[in-house]
Amino acid sequence: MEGSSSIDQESTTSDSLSIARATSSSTLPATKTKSPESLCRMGSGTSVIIDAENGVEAESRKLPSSRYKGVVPQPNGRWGAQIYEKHQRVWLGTFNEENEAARAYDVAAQKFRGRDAVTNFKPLLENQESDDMEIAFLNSHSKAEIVDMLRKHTYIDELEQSKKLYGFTKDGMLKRKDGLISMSSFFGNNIDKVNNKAREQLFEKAVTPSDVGKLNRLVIPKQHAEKHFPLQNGNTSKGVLLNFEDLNGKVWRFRYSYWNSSQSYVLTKGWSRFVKEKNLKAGDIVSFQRSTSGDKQLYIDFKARNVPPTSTAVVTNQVQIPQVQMVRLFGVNICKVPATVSNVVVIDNHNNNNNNMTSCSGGKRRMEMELLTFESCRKKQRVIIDAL
DNA sequence: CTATGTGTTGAA
DNA sequence: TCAACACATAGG
Repeated sequence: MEGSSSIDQESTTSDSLSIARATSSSTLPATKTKSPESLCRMGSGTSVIIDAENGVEAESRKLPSSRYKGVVPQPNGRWGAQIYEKHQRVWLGTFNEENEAARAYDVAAQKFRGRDAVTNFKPLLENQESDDMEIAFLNSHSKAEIVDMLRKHTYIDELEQSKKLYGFTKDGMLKRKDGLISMSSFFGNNIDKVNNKAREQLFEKAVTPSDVGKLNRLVIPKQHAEKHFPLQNGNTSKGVLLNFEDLNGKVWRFRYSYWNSSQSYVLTKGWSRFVKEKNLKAGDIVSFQRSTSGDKQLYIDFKARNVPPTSTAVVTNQVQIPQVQMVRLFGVNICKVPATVSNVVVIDNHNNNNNNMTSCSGGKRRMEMELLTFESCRKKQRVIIDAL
């Protein structure tokens, strides 16, 4: 699906090639000029393809292993890219060409492990400008965003677009050429992204029971839909995919379309997942924002129905732990510890850790673990509220 | 139905 | 950390 053009580059950006050469994907066992690498890999595996000068190719329904790091074969002949971090695999997508997957890995490696990362191609050739641009680009996006771009095969495009739009200054800052906006510190993690990036509030909606029910869709009030998410005629029926980033840096992708039957605009595919993960309940408020800068990044967040009863002694019939009130205000978890330490307000900064893995479909475990404490805390709070 | 990418394992 | 492998399941 898709792909092609984009990542295929490795030539577009001036040099960069070097090692890349040779490649030409698949097959070339015979002429193994490259020597060392060819016979590597197959790790735990087994059989391997007994090279075989001639066509015999040793059968073995084993998939052909890749000579590239982070690249794994897919049953359909395509190639997957993955990188590991914190004992977890981060899937980088699937690609038609082995070297595309390898490039995707390289990009991720740069993002995840820094410039010294071992990569398939780029030894980070000092191509100055262009390379600096890419580094700046990587630094100005969260890991989740980069991963998402890789999976969608839009990394190259976005990088190129960024190069056009931004200038690069030696102090490691990305700066718009028009001088209007400047952000993203060099090694800036997404604190920048998450907290500092200028964004405008588009609208909010208190979700209805059906919005969080089994219909798996969110109705967007027509006025807001037409104002902020206009659909081109051709797309009304089929809809479009919109990416929204939450305050954890996680990117949520929803199908957005217009339903003639109900004459309403809706978010469909992907929405139920959001509801589930955020534990949205009827009455909760979802908020949509958009970056005011050039990228027009969309954001989504939510807040619980009504702010938990602050003053009124929260029912603690259950001898719970010290009653800690937790309010999640658009991504920032705020704990208010009643007595003891008087009014200490703790702001949860867990989302400043530059991580934010997990993209749409899976791998949520890790995120869940990280958020567990706070989420569970919040849920407990909600339970209490609902019990009232 | 197929392709994706997750669960899992053994090796390093 | 890593890739191999099996296969659940997302997605069309």
